[in-house]
Amino acid sequence: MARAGLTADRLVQAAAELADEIGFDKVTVSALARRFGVKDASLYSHVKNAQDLKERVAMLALGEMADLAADALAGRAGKDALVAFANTYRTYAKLHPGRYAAAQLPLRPEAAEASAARRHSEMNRAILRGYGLPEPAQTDAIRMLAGTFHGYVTLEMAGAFSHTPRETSVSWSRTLDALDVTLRNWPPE
Amino acid sequence: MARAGLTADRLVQAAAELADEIGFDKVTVSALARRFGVKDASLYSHVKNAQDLKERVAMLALGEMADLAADALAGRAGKDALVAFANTYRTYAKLHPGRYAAAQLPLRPEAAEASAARRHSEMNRAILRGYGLPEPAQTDAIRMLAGTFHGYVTLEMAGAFSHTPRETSVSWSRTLDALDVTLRNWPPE
DNA sequence: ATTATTTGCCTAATACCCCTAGGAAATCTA
DNA sequence: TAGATTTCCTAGGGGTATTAGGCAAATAAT
Repeated sequence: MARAGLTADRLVQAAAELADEIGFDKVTVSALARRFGVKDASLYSHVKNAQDLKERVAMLALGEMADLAADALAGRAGKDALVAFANTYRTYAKLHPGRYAAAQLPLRPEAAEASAARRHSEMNRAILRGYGLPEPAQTDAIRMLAGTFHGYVTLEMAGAFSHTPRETSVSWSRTLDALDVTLRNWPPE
Repeated sequence: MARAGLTADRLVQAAAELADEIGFDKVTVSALARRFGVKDASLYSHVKNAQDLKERVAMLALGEMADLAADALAGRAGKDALVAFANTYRTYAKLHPGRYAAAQLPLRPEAAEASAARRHSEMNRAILRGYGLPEPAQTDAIRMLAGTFHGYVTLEMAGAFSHTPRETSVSWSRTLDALDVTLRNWPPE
């Protein structure tokens, strides 16, 4: 009997694809095993359990997003960088909704440490540097930025904006314009 | 044999409490049945299925938040209204994390119609009126507001801000200050 | 090339969870 | 109080997560 050639990496990769196809919450050990034409139990030699599998998908997504964002950021500064960075996330979410959802998974502290989370916040800070905000305003602004990007993309994907005719991409651009203005006029105190 | 006195409302109420205690994703028909000392099958006379139960919790949460927001908004305008409104959501999320998560559940169009979703966007618009933004800027601003509130609260709850010592409540206040500035200086075009 | 060893996948079994069908008892109605 | 209704139960089918233990295939050692 020929083997299926499973490895942890191939499982995670396939799970990520599955997530984009059917939704991250529907990614299950069984479904993944089915996709490989293999019994459920066979996956447990490569992956600790379902939680572990999901965390690995999350880390894959975080890494991919960090890579893309780093590329987008290269050679840009100021509003240019802000827009490029923001669009990276939004585009990734549209292209890979399952992976994006995975990236939202609350990671255990240890897993978070091993993830690309740090790179993300580094990049956030790099963008902010262009605006010359002193600490602690910088931290406040980073949190606002992260929240706005994430919230907008999440709500848009959930269809929360679909009741109003206005093109969501346009609102997104205006939101980025507004954020740029905000950062340039960050309130003192 | 005495009856447990189940009704759809009591089930939904209990499910909401359960969600706040153990997390919305862990709310299950079985767990709920256990809480009432009843067999799983008994719940199906009151609730169509697990999905239905979850949707009802979502609608309960949306309604509660709308009520609270409406109260908070009463008699306020401008930045005052903005802050009161935003704090309603954030406070609710902290007090009722499970319900807040439930409110994020993508509802089927029909369920969404019956929900308090419309009240929420009405209130968003009411706040914006104070800033005198013309359409379509108003729609763009609403989307930005909703995204920022939701994103910030979600990330904060997920612990995404806990690696930096700065108090998240302070960053939240500064974010609201910044939003106020943004709305007063909404970029033209 | 034959053993020995590791590794990959399987069978079997347990424990939950979701849900349907049909029955009996508690409660309401006439 | 007889009948109708509602509430909850038993039984049972199907899906997912996970562990334990076994055989066979790929790999390493002799």
